[in-house]
Amino acid sequence: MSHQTPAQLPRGRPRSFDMEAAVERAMGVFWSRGYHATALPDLLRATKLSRGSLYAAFGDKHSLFLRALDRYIADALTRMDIELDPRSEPVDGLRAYLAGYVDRTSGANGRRGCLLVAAAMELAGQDSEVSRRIASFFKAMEARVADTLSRAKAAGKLADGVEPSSAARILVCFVEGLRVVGKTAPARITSQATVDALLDRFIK
Amino acid sequence: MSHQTPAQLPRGRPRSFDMEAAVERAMGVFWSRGYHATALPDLLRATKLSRGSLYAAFGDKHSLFLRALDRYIADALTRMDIELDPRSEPVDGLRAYLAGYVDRTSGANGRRGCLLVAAAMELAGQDSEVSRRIASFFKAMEARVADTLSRAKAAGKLADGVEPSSAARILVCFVEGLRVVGKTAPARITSQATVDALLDRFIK
DNA sequence: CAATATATAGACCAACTGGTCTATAAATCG
DNA sequence: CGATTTATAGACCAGTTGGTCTATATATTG
Repeated sequence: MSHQTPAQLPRGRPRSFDMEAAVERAMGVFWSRGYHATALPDLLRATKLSRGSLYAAFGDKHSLFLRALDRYIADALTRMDIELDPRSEPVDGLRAYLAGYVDRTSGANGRRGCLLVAAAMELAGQDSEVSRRIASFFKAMEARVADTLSRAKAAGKLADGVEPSSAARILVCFVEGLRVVGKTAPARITSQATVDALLDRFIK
Repeated sequence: MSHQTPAQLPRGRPRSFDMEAAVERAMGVFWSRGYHATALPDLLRATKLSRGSLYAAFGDKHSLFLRALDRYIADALTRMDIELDPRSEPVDGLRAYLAGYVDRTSGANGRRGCLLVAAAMELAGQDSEVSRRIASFFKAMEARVADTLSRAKAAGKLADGVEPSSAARILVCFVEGLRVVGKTAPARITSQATVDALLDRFIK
């Protein structure tokens, strides 16, 4: 097209704060406290924005939450694309993927929980915007895992009778369940052993 | 001891409502809406109690929530004790147990979610009373599943190399993950197929 | 410079929060 | 009966909620 940049620069004082950094800070608050338990002053403190700036930039609490959730999801998918990179060994990828969950569900990380799972439980029932995003994330995660399992199967690394698509659904449920259990029982050794035992059932 | 019943009957007007029924109704509200999103008027409407009666009987919102959570947990354990009854076939028991989760994570049931998982994600990080109850529930569930798996193993019904205790942890994570995914993707056929595929890896 | 746009702090708002209290009716007892 | 206890409806409370608005400073443009 003819003009990628706006035809003329905006007139007045330019925005002087980093919107993405603000979303990231807000994400951190929602992540630690949940949606309803997060009050405006918490967000103002974390983002270091005034009420006016926050509302001008993001609209309202709910919109800001959606941006935080989108950011959280994008980060998760980016991470998976690295762990499950098609150019490396699929079984190594799966191990890395599961090791990440062991890490995120152990100790303090485990107690902090998962913004996405918390949003699913707290909001998905009543909030279709949230619901859509979560459903699409699970689909995307499942697709990546299924693809990796297919590559493992082609390489003869899967146990007999393992079907990539249903195994992928099993793994997705398992890791999300790890996040739930990790909220109150975040013992690293146990999680790691459980993950190893699970993988043992699927990998030759 | 000498006196199981109070030495003398109370003097005045007796309590005229059923406290357990009130707890159950309150449980229903917390279950559908979560803790923070449940307001006092919601609880008054559901229990059909006046503010005064509710506070006299239960203390405050948080105490009532704990009673509702206790009730929810007791129901779940009772159900498991039936499904995994030691007098019946362990493999049948496991199938019944998992079938129950398929049911509870499908369609409208799935969208409603799980009071316990919601409480874990919303409150466990900040509320030690809630946290204790949830941790102890997961332990109790895992013990029952592990016991059933041990019986299955003794009967030669487990696949080679399956160890009951780690397999029980896998199953617990899996079913809790089903509850999370079921919030937004509550397709019965899929859940059932996933459960079947999982059991296939563990049962001979 | 004037015009424009954005930043800030904080006053302000109606609505709602969980929780207490009062007044009064009803149900049980000796 | 009178004493006691619990029920109810609803007034009342201080604190918080998400959200708007005003006043003012500041940074950019032509």
